[in-house]
Amino acid sequence: MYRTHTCGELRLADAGRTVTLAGWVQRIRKMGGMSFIDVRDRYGITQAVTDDPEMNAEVAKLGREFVIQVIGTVRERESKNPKMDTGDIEIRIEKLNVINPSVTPPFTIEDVSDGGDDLRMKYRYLDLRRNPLKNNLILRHRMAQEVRRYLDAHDFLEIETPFLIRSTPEGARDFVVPSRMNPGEFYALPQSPQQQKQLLMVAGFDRYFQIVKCFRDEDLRADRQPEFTQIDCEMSFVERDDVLDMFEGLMKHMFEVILNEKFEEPFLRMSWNDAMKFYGSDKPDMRFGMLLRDVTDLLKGKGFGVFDSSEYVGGICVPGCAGYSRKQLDELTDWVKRPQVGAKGLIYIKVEEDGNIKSSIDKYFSPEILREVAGRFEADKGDLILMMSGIRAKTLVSLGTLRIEMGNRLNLRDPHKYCPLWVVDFPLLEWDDETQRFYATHHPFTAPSQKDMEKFFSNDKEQEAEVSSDSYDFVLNGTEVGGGSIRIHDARIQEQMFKVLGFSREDADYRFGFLINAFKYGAPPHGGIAFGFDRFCALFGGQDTIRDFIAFPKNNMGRDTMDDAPAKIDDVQMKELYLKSTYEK
RNA sequence: GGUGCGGUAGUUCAGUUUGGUUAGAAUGCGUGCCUGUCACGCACGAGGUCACGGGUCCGAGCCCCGUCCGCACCGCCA
Repeated sequence: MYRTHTCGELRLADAGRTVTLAGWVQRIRKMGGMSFIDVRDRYGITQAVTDDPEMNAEVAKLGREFVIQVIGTVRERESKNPKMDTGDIEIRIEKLNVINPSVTPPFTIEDVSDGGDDLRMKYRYLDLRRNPLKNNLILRHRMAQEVRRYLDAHDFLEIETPFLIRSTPEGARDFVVPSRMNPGEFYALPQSPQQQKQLLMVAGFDRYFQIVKCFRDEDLRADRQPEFTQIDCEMSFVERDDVLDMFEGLMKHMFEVILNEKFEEPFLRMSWNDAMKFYGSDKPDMRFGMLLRDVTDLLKGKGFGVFDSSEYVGGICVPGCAGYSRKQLDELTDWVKRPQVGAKGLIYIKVEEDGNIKSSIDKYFSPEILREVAGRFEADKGDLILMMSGIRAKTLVSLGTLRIEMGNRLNLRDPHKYCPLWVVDFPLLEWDDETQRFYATHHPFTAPSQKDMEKFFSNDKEQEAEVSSDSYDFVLNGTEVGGGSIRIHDARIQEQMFKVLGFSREDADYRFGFLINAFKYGAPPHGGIAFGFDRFCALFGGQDTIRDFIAFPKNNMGRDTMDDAPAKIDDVQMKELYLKSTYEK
């Protein structure tokens, strides 16, 4: 038997027992006549001690991360360590076995490691020995279990769908798998099991879910991996609010069980239009105010050329920042002018502590007008109003980005405060100038809003652009955690959808024929949602990056630095797959 | 595809502004001392292709050009 106990469980009550522990050497402290070993496993750290000269010599041979076995007696410590769960006791070593030695690890295996991201990624199996990462994966496990418990209790069936499917070119790039038995043909890995789960609804499975890997061949970010995990769900015989209510329940369950946070009130529901108008984002961070205000009517047409030529003038009111120096404002102006934000410039109005108003545009506007603008922002003394102007849609987004930045600078984005939100009524369609056609904002099976059906069937581009959809996103602290929609189950609406998107019947059949065909056999009304499980875990763990909630993530370039995938395959494999050669970049 | 920041002991970084003798610190590692440590302490020691290639210069870790790699972001992500 390798061990009788784990390194996290022995307490004062166990004193006197003879035990066997097994684990990794966290640290050795040699004090001349006596030695201490901190033995670590998944469950904790227990101190082993000896003052025997022979045993001291044995201990001296150990190194960090050796796997050892300690047989000895539990005893009360002479000097206790209240910081450790096992800090009241220690093991007096009677026998010490080296199960497996270790080379010196390239970084310290401690809560705050000295290793950089790159190095820790390369030695991920060592990094995972550290508490922060270990605890993240434990959190992830608990969350997955709770999701299953809740959905199972609500009659959802977990059904697996295939990973090798047909490529559907709308949307993200597919990862592609060549078929050996079908020369020149390829599978795609699912970007999500969208069609399959809708087919499960046709099959009558009513309530389906799956915690499932999805694959998208797009550039990575701190919160985007090429393979990621979704909580994928679909329900039949539901309208939008049925879906929202069900999954609001799931979210509340998760908050309560995992974070001990109770939400008595229903989650806020906000239209996409309002989200853009007041937050400059389709995923507003509701942890702080600083709402966008439209002041076009007050400032346009008053003789200031920049505003007169703008579709929109608006801004945010930053509390307590009227004291910003010229240098700070210049720096902020440079910041918003970066291509990532894309603003032309930044105009400020300071409402100073004495009530005076100072502005970069006070040459052009009377104090009365500026005071009226400040009133629109409900600015208090000491506040700083930051404004931009330009094309409405673009300026709103730039202001939204600025709002988040100011929220960061003022520490208004506490990672342990949670403000959930449903954003609803997204536009059904997005016009793409380059290809001169509409794309589905969500996907081509999303149902148009009932109220916009007339516009949807108008065959008029301007009216079509205004159609909203029966879709929804679950937003938590400025992050899109989930999204879904009510699907089209009416063949007539689906046909119109393909028409609006510019697909011929042949196109549609080629891409989605199996789904269209299935819908002829009695498709129930249905809708669903999918949550980004990695992001969900990261948010519950109070962090921005999903990488530390995935056991073996990829780096910025989609590379696994541990096994160095992707890699070339040999000519035999290439030939079997009927692949000729790679294109050199 | 683009923008920004970075690459110097095993590791994390300083040194680059103003080019100049032998490139530093901390930590880790090794050796010795130390009987109550738990961020142990003290002493000594080893440890460097300054990412790579080219250029400027009497002289380059430092300046210039290119490449590679990492991170964050924009585009992209139905």
